[in-house]
Amino acid sequence: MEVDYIHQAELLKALANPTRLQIVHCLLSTGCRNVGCMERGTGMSQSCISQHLQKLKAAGIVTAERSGNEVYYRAASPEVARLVAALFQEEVESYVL
Amino acid sequence: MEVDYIHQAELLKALANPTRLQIVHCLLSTGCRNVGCMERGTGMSQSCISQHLQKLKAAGIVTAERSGNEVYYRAASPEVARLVAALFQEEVESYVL
DNA sequence: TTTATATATTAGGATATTCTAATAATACAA
DNA sequence: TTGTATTATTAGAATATCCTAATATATAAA
Repeated sequence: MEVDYIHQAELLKALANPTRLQIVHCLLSTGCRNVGCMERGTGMSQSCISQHLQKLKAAGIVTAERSGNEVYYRAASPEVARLVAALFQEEVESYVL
Repeated sequence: MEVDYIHQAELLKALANPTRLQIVHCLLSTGCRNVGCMERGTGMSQSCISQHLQKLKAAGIVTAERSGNEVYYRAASPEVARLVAALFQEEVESYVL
């Protein structure tokens, strides 16, 4: 029954921002994977998106993989997908992992 | 496909604090319903718990019902329960709604 | 009414978050 | 090398969050 509320709250906090939430949701629900795509989707600056992605990565929500001079991001785990699916009341099966 | 990221991020933000998360989890997983019980469970001050409860109420996460000079809090919806269950990887069926 | 118990509100300092602007780093192409 | 595209980092101002301390409110009991 021991639950780490501090750790789980940090996970939520990393998701608890409209831009970061949109980034992760797009990652899961569409093929949007690199910074440029996210810039266009959110209307935020490159620097801003990059900083948000570093936070998501630090929180273990996304992983990064460089390919040429682009970097491709993905959701880090099915647990993240299930959490996001519960939030938006969607089916995990509809997500691209 | 239109998603309100601002609204959903606010919901997450309201949950994204160790004390508030513990309050909501205890609400769902045990019979802990009033401020005094939460004070003992979290070790936080009465004022602090009360302020957190007002935030949770404002975010639509809990509801309050006065009975005598105590106030009983409950999770506001099954959606909240499903979100918390996904976070802790528990079964919603094990929760007390 | 007075007192006690339970909960809510307010004020304010310490700390954290979020954005923009500027700059750096990385990879590829000419 | 030089230039171009993509992504990362840093600095800093504006704003938000979180706690404590003090005070207020609500109900019940004496």
